[in-house]
Parts: sequence; C-alpha cells; structure tokens
Amino acid sequence: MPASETTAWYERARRALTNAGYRRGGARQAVLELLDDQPCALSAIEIEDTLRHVSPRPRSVSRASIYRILDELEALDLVARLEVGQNVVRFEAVREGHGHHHHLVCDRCGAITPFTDPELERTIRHVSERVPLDVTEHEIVLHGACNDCAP
Amino acid sequence: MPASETTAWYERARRALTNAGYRRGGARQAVLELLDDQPCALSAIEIEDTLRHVSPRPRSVSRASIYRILDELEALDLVARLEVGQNVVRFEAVREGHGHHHHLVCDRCGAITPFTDPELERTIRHVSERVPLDVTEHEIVLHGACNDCAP
DNA sequence: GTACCTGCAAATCGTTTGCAGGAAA
DNA sequence: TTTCCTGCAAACGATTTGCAGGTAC
Repeated sequence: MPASETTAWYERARRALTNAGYRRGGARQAVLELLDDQPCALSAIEIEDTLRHVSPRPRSVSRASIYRILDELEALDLVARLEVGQNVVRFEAVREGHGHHHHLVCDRCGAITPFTDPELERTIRHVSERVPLDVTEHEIVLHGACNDCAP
Repeated sequence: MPASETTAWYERARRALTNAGYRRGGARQAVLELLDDQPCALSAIEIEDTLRHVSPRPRSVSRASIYRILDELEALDLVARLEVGQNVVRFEAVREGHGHHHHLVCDRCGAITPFTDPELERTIRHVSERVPLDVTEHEIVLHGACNDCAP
C-alpha cells in the first residue's frame, strides 16, 4: 500500500475529527496512526496489544478509550466494523479507491484475508441502485476453507 | 414462502442431524421448527422469546440449549450467522434456491430487510472461482438509510 | 442400562459506563 | 479557566460451561 494513500486517510480522519470539534489527545492520535498502518481489520483488543507492544513508539491506551475512539470514528464513517464469528468486532479504516476491499474468511482456522474485485464492485453499484435503501456502504464476506486448510 | 420449500430445509436438517448421530430431543425439535418458519435472521434471545410466547405450541427452551443447538446446526452448515452491529449474533436457516437472500441494514433504526438479486448471485459465483478460498458460502450486507429513515 | 440431551446457575469475556485527575484550547 | 480526554475499575449483557437429573435408543 503506497504511503501517499495511507496518509490520505490519516489526513482526512484528522480533518474530520477537528471539524467535528474533537481535540487532539494522545490516545486518539495513537489509534489513528495505528489504523492508518493496517491493511485489514483489527479487534479492539488487538489494537490495544499492538499499541502496547509492536508499535514503532509503544504506547499504552486503555481499552475504554479505544472503544470510545472507535465509536467516534465509526460515527464519522472513517472506520467500518467487521463482524465475522468468534464474537469479536473488528475495525478498519474506510478508504476510498485502492484501499477498499472485502474479506475471505476461513471457517476452519479463522484467517481473514482481504481481496478486491472490480466486477464485484460494479455489480454492487448496480444493485445498490435498485434496492429500497439509500446505500452508503457495502460489505461482502466469502466463507470457506483457505488454501492451508482445504483438503 | 411456499410450504414445500420450508419443509425442504426442515427435512434436510433433520436428516443431517440424524446422520451426524444426534438424537431427537424436544428442544432441538422446537428450534428446528422455529427456524424453518422464519424468513430472516433471529438472535438467540429472540428465538428464546419466540419459542416461549408466539409459537403455535409455546415451549420454553433454555438459552444454553439454544446456543448449543445453533452451534450444531452451524457446524453442519444448516444455519448461518449474521452479525450486524448491536453486538448480537443472528442466525438463519441456510436454504438453497429461493430461500437464499442477503441483507439491507438501516444504520439509523437498525431494521434488517432481506433482498435477492440474480445479477449479484451470478457475479458472486464468478468471483468465488478466482479467489484463494474454497468458497462454501457468501454474505452480503448493504448499509445505509431505509426509506423510513432517509431524509 | 448407557450415552446423550436439557435446564439451571455460575463463570467468561468483550464491551460500556461512572467518575476523578490531567491535558488541550 | 473551562471543557474535553483518559485511565481505572466497576457494571453490563451476550455467550459458554459444569453439573445433575431426565430422556432417547
């Protein structure tokens, strides 16, 4: 993922938050940077762990703050929630254009892989027109066995 | 939904359960009948309430049993889980052909509406071929504002 | 009679909330 | 200084699990 693209989301998010009247706090900043770096969805707990351990600059953010920040971001349509088994909600940055993707879920090992497909996007656009809903977002999940798990 | 169709799922489910070595207990029977009657997804708690109150033959089934039964059915690919906000998992019978559908979710009022689209099914079938997963199921959710909530 | 099925109640665990001190504006 | 942001710890609520009695076979 080119740096210019991830930065686009980050900048958009920062601007949207400012416009919405939010101040810039350390926790919010850290979550924003982390989400901007991720190619796919993470749960709140994964975000917490990643921030604590793997991040370039380790930083502990309380779980409560993570949830609160994710709620704000979701309300501004900056992140989307992905729920796919295991009773966990995952979150990821909503990007326009190239960052946009959908998910393959292996029902055996639980692996989640992003994928994209232009034909699918085209069809979804068509379908969105003829459905009794003012569609703002779509979410497609394919379930099955991944290459490692398939017999 | 024609009766012949719902019965098809019910019979298939019954047979699959027997083949898998399960005995026929009252709770399992009740859940099976209820799911067979539903046009769309219900949460475990909604299933419990419906069984207790609205069913033709009211019957209390403990929540633990409902979850256990749903797990069995899901493992046999007889029901699919649908997770769409509000931290609740919903379950519905997996039907082939006419019963198959996807979901429109209103992000304002939470309403969930089923819909079908042949073009979408065709595309999904194509996409499933060229993806690194042995696809057994797919799930499509369109988010937005429903006609009652749209401005 | 044996092994499974079910209900009950307690335990889990992800998520939310109340509150008090610290930080941004 | 005022209001927002955070962390902590308690509260919540959906889901899971252990156990004991009842039931299908």
